[in-house]
Amino acid sequence: MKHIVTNLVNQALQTLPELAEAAADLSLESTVERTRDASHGDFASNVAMRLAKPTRKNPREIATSIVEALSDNAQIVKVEIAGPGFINFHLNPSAFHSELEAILDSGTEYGRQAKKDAPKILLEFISANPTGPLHVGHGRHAAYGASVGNLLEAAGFSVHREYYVNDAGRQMDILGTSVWLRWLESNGVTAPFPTGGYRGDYIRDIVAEIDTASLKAPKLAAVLDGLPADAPEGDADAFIDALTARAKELQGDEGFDYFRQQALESIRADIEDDLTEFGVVFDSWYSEQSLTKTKRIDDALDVLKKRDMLYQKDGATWFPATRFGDEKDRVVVRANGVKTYFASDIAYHFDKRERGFDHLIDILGADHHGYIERLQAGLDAMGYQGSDLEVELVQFVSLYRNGKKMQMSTRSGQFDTLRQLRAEVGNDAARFYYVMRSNDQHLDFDLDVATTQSNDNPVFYIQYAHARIARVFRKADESDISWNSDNGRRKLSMLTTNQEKSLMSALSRFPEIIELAAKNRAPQTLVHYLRDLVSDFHSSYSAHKVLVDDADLRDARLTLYAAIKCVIANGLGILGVSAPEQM
RNA sequence: GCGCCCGUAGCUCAACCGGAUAGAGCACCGGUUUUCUAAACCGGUUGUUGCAGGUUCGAGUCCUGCCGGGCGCGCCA
Repeated sequence: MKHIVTNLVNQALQTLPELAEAAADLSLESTVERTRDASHGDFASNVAMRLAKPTRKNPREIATSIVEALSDNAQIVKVEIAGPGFINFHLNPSAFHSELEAILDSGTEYGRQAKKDAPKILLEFISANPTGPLHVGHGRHAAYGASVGNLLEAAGFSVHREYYVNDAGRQMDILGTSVWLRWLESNGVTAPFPTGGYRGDYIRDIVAEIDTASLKAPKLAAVLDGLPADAPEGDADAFIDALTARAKELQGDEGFDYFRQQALESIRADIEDDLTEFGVVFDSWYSEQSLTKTKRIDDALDVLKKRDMLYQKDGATWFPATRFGDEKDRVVVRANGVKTYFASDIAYHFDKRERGFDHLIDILGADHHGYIERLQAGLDAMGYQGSDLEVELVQFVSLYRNGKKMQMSTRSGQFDTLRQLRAEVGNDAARFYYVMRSNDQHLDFDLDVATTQSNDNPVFYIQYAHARIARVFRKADESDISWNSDNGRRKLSMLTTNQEKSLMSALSRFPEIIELAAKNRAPQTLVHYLRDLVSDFHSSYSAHKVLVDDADLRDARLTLYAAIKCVIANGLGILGVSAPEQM
């Protein structure tokens, strides 16, 4: 709807060469906004003020010449200049009526932009290590990533959702060792459990799942003989690494791999199930192990080498990240020959671009912010652009129960899992609460509020509006006064109350909200919009009965309600929240 | 010490590449239902946007310094 005004202003500018020239590097789209105050009309443009400086003219004079150059348009009833030089546009009510019809005609497609060919976006999120179930912090990444993905798609972009499975490296060995130790226990070989191991109950569950019939447990002495001390006397890392070496020795590399891979796949599958239940679905699960197997890390390092982007120092291989603005150079191959995590990540992000994705979005925990520059440096060095990679940081989640902050730690087993949270507050409330706050704000997730079924709980407030409208339509059917949609469309000019006008304006804004929220990767913009829309609805509902005797007015109001219901459902859909027909 | 993020009403948070009088919800007080779901609505109270400067027609938003909170600064992942 905004384009009506934008186009009009643009046409006017074209007839004013001097202004058009000054406005050339100005995005006209950004000069037109919804007004905050209804007395200022429906849309306002600040273009005259923006052009004041480059043209060295008085903003009100510029505004006057633009207004005089505006062509007549049936959809605009009044244009006025206000304040320091705003141009305010009052739209013809028929423009809003047309928009209502567009909502009903488009249905679930309303608010969605036409598909764009480019850029193709790769959206990577969560990517939690497969060392245990997802906890509530990952839940925020899941809800945020999924909503941003939906928003981008609604805005017309092609989005590929990917989960990077960190299934290589030391953490996986520790996982394998943890499972191995629990398996020994189940065979009566009880070694002290290492401080650095994964001690959650799910490790025992994995042992119960896997087939170990053909395996023979070693003696306790063979397991413990000659190991260094564990913390607190000794070093926890050294101890668990020694234990891992011992496990490989006693079970053979293949035997140990069996424990590790079984554990890994069991946990990965559990994470996928958990996310599927949460409505978060990925297009691909990308294995870090596969990067090594297919030599893509070596290939990436070769590319760097050919481009003269590697050097040797102190026995290690370094990447000169400082040449691309990073604060220090980074090791890619350690002196002991082992490639670093950073080497995999360079290869992984290189591979993303090689697979044909133009724009890469990584959703990472706030503790990874120091990592952004080196990843971008990697892309630059590989012949792409650092700016191809965009990183959205998600701040931490604190869980509150009975007003008390809860502690979370995967390693200690004292965590609260996403699954537990979903069971307690439900998927809808969880999806909604996770994205209610800006991703760069810390989130206090209050379990007591999320489980409250009252107006304290905004997710219920919005869902209730949808159910309320559904109820009105059911009531109409029961009372034999079913909605005549064609008649309703013809009688929309009967919608004249302040609440109805406000609702029509809010509904017409939905596509703009989608676009804005997608651009800013900000689902909370949509959350606030829905809350405002629904507040207007509840207000109107209380003030004016819908199922009135006057069939024309009734049909007109039902037409408005059908449009509201549609927009609520579309908006909630993007957030991954259900829109119930009854509650 | 260096770097990044944050600081808005009593609380939790909004505020569309800088725009008109900084907005919601909660909390608190009072009211509304023989009528489509009261999980709702209506009315009332709330600000030195952490502090101090600067940029300009205009700053919560941009710049500088300071204060406070979070996170990061490995040949860990």
